[in-house]
Amino acid sequence: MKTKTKGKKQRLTVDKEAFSEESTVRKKELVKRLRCKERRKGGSKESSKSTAARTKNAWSNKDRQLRRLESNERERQRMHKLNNAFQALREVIPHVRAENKLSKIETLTLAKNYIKSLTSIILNMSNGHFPAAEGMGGASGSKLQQHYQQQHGDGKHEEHLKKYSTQIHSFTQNSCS
DNA sequence: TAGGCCATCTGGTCCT
DNA sequence: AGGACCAGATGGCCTA
Repeated sequence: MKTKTKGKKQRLTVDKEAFSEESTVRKKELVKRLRCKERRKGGSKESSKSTAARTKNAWSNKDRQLRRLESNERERQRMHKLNNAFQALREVIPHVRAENKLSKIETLTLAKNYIKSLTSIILNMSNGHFPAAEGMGGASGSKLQQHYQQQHGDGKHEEHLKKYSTQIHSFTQNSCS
């Protein structure tokens, strides 16, 4: 695991500040990027435009650029939300210190195994019997067990626990190096 | 320097 | 129609 102490990236992008700034600066920047993009494409795939794309062609350049900037901003916000969700997930996975930030793939993998191990612990402790759930019709416990068995079959509880603790161990080891 | 991870842009498609 | 979602491309930063 790598320790990530990234500073602010110097990106050639339209960030929030730039977006809120005077439109001339924004437009210049956008035009520059669009030209750059055109060069990259080199007129590769000019065919198969959707109806939506054709409609958009009818728009003025100015409108198109504006719409592009707006959807870029929305996409940025969406990705920020996604990243916040990842961060929230990192924070509920135990034994991982904040300064050793898990990558996204590590976060997902660890979370998956954490859930599996918690499920197995619950089933181990209760033997599939959930007194608390019975007041509510008793469905929750049996559903949990049913789902767990469908996913993993029987007798894998300890395997999951072992897998999870091994993974935790390896992440913390790597991040300490 | 290569490779991993990430943010951002972009255009296509899906959904409301 | 317009926003959300997705995946590919690109380029920056960091570590081994």
